[in-house]
Amino acid sequence: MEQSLAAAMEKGMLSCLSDGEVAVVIERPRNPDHGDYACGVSLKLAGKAKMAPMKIAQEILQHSEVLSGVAGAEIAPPGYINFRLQKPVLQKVLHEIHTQGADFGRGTLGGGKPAMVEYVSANPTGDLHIGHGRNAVFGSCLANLLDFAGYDVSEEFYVNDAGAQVRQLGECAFAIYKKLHGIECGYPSEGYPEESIKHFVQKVIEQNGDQFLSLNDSAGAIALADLTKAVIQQSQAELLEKIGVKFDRWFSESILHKDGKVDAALDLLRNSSLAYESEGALWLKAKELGDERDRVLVKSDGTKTYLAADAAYHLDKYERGFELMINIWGADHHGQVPGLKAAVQALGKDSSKLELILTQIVNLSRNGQIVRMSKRMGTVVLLEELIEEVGRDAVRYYLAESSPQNPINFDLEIAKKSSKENPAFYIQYAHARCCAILRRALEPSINTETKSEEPAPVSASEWQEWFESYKASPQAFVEAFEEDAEVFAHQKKLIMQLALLPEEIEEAAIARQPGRLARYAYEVANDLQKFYEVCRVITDDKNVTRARLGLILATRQVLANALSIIGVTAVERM
RNA sequence: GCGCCCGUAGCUCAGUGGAUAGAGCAUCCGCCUUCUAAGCGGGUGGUCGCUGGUUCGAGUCCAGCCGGGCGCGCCA
Repeated sequence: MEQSLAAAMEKGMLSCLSDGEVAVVIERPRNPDHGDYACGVSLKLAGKAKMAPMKIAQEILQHSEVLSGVAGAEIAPPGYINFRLQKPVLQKVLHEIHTQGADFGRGTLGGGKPAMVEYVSANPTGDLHIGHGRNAVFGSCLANLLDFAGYDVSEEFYVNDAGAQVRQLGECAFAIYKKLHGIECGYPSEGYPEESIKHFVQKVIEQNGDQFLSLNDSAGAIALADLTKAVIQQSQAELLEKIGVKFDRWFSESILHKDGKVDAALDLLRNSSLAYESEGALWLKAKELGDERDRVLVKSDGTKTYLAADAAYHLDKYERGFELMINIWGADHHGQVPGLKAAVQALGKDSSKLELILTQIVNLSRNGQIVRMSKRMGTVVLLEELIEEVGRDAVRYYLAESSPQNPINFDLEIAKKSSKENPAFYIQYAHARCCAILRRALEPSINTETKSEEPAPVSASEWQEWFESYKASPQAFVEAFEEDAEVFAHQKKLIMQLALLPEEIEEAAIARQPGRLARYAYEVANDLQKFYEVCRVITDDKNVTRARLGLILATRQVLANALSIIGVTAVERM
């Protein structure tokens, strides 16, 4: 609809002004007095054409053809062209939703291009906290969104399982291992807090017993490093699955080293004239490529930096053919962005295919007190605790809803509430309400006065026919529309909202903001509630009931599709 | 000091250079014999951090301030 309106406007514009430089935008006015769709292109043209916007609007309208489905177009100050739609357009929307079902909203923006979202990528040295949770939810929502928008999406977790961190993990783990077996020993002074990894070492003992006790410290640390790392990774994966986050691949940094891919990338850089030796180290000329200063790739002791491995990892991504790569990082890593971009460029790759999205902190409030998360302060809130306290759906909703560049204030008390105050609940309630109406239509009921069983308003065979009719033709919905102006206004608002899903998905995908779908779902839920208040679905008139049930089912479908992107369960009953 | 992010109602936040800046919560007033009142309607509440600039038009773009967060290693 919007596209055909835009085309008509453009044609009208070109025929009278011959100016194709201004993009025609069709908007949806908030105020119902301004019609169903509006076009403000005259305002944009006023400056160039040196004409009054009102006059331009008139010219455009005169030169554009009348579209089917449009009941009328009028000009309103300061120069908008407002359109009113005919009822059949609404019927068509419902028909379309029913024919496309779970695919309603899917778009072709991505054109099937391979895209990769890399996120979480937490070190295998401890439990995931709420910050990882934010990245996990955001990343998985973005992946779902890009998939809906037509990309061929892969999701990857980069495991930093090489180098100093894992060595240190091994040292700490072996010390705890000995302690748990009653052997007195020292603990690495700069190590991870004992409490943060003790439960993992216990698991290692459950699986392997005391067989490593005879090893010396360095051999023990090596043995424990691998085992503990595996246990931690396993626990991270299980926890992430609890909130619906599943990766196509856990990409191991150590395998990158083992396969010689880091050395290969370093060789490329060495030969690229964008790297140089100085003070016994190998440097990347990052400053020439937009960074604040140059960066070390190989330290003077011969070991490779994190950046060297990351460069190799990203080279590998490019070689796998991804045309869009999005990394989700915590904002505390933003200083590394220019370095990685520089490395990618130095490797001869198009760095515009690599996007970095930085997520801000999550603040938790509990009993009115803001709990700041900080490893040093020892007030880290674990993702597991959060999921346990408020539930998977609330966690997903609250971490999905916000834009990444804004900090999140996660109120535990609100997230647990069963009321409109809690949007996660409210949306699910709307979906459940749709399901409830359908159940009511198909199930026999008990009359409270006579205690006798009354037959279901709609029989199973009838329902089968109706369900087919929704997909067969827009005609099935003709009777949905009440003559009553107030009821019709609510129906229309709801249907116009449902029709927005495809556009909402495309815009959210372009902006890389899956959170918009959360807000959109809330709007749909709100419009459903308002419609529900003024209009009965199940009536004595079969044709009316059939048409309105179709509207309810379409609403349920749209809610379910939007919820599937943000990964919140579409519950049938509450 | 330099770099990045943020500043919109009492609170939590939306807001693609365009119509009277919007929601929810809180607060106040209404609405249950009918499919879920776990809900719906209405009222109160704004110098869009400040000052300039660009523009026919700025919450939105630019510059400078103020306030908050984060980062500035041959750590990862």
